[in-house]
Amino acid sequence: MMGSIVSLCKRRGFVFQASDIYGGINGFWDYGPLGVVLKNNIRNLWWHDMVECPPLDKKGNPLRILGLDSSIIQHPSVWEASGHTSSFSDPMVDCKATKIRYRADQLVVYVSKNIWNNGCNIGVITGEKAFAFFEEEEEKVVSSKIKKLCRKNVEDFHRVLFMDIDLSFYKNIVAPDTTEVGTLTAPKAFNLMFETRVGAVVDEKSVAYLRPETAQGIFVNFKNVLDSTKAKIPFGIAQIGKAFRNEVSPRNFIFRSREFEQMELEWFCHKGEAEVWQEFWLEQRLSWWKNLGLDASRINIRRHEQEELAHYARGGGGTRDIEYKFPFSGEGFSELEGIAHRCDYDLAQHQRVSGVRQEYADQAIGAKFIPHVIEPSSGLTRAVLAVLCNAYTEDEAHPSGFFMNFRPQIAPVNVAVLPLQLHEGIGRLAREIFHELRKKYIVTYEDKQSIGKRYAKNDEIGTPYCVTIDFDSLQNMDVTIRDRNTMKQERIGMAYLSERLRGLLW
RNA sequence: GCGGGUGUAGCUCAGUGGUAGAGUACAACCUUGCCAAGGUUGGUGUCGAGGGUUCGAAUCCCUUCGCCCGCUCCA
Repeated sequence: MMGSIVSLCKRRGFVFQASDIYGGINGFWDYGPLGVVLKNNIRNLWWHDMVECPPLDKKGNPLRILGLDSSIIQHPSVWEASGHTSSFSDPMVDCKATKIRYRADQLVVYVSKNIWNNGCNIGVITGEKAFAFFEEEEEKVVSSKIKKLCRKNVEDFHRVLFMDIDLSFYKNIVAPDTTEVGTLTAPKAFNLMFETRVGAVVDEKSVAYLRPETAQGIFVNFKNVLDSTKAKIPFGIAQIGKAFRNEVSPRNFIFRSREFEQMELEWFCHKGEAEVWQEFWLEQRLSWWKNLGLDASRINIRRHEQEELAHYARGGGGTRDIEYKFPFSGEGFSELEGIAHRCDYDLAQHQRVSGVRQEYADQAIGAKFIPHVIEPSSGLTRAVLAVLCNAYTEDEAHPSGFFMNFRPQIAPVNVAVLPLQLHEGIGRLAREIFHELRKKYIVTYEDKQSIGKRYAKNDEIGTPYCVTIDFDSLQNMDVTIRDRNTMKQERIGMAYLSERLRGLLW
């Protein structure tokens, strides 16, 4: 089924492989004529429901949420404060036997002097063993293991940094927690941030990063927004934008890509109210996803285990994921949105690193404090994929064998205007209707091919309604509206058409 | 990153060393007129890319890129 969706996306112009004519580039995707509209529609729905018309609080008053569009490239210190730079710049090696992962810069290797003095190439040929340990391992442990495994004294070995060992020699190395050689993988750099340079002069100071999440753009603007809007806690700042992660293995079509789009809200509140707000947002967001058209039966809520929580979420109310059952999810579900309690981690970090106070002065209680944050963070591009997967409906009654059951509000085409045949009078009337409707809806006009093929095509791209003009239309000034899902047609006077469509579409 | 599979027309795919194929789609015309209708004609290819073997490569070998599946990873 996933294959059918990917194929449909290419054939009809939803999603293309990026740089297709050059063989593609792994983890990047382009949105075609229909895809960009679908994505925009979903984005607009989120923005409308979160910023323009946010939910009501328990007293019935609208929440205050302010919009933001921050820069993709920020000062490098932003990522140091957030923890992105340090936690992901370390090369890691895996032990294939024990599945234990080591930081390559924390390992040392004992290499026989005989080999080391002649360059490791000799070792590669003779197969002589070397031994890796944590750099802080006790000497007793080192010498006894070496003695046990090759009956030599530790004095016969050079202590070498693992990072200085040539990759070709890895097959001779006994990993710290095994007695066999050759179980270590090549070091993998785990910095998921894309690096770039700012300015004409290339030196160490010019290094900058494409943002790996949009959230930090909100945190570093917390004071700006607060000062310029006089917002009072609790309030939120929302942002939609691109983020970039140099994923180890992009997978599953657009689900995990290296360039993607996030829709994030940072909700600032009192520490004591954080857990209540987290529950509130979980409910709100759940109903938003259902309103998007996703089947409730395919949605799941998952609470993160304590040990898998991100550094910023430990100690708070934890993180809840809203998950969706994609075709590739197997028995499980895959993440659409995380609703994390980030505590005061981010603002406190930025206050510490920048030296600029990030406190909120609450005059009601006469106290200054750094607010806690509830973050509903979802993937727009994942939303597109979920909508595509959820809409794909097989049905033999339809001429195409399936149809895309988009909610009419987010369908890339609202209405197709179809003259039944190439006839001057019908064509003229159909074009009049087309010109009238296109002022209000996303409308296409199609007069090529048989009517059956046009219906089939519109089923495939998920057009909810087809307006057909036939010979009777010329006399009665009426048209038929065909419902995509039921394929049933309703005859309606032209004068009521726009009104009727409004009722159907909104 | 590891293992397996795969890449041929816009799409779905056939093609095991000897002229590049089918269906569908597309364009034109005829016929028809409400759920992928029929007929005639026509255009369509860096056979993923690069290199090698060969008189000759879509086909065999090497390298590489993309995609799919399973691990791994996913602050």
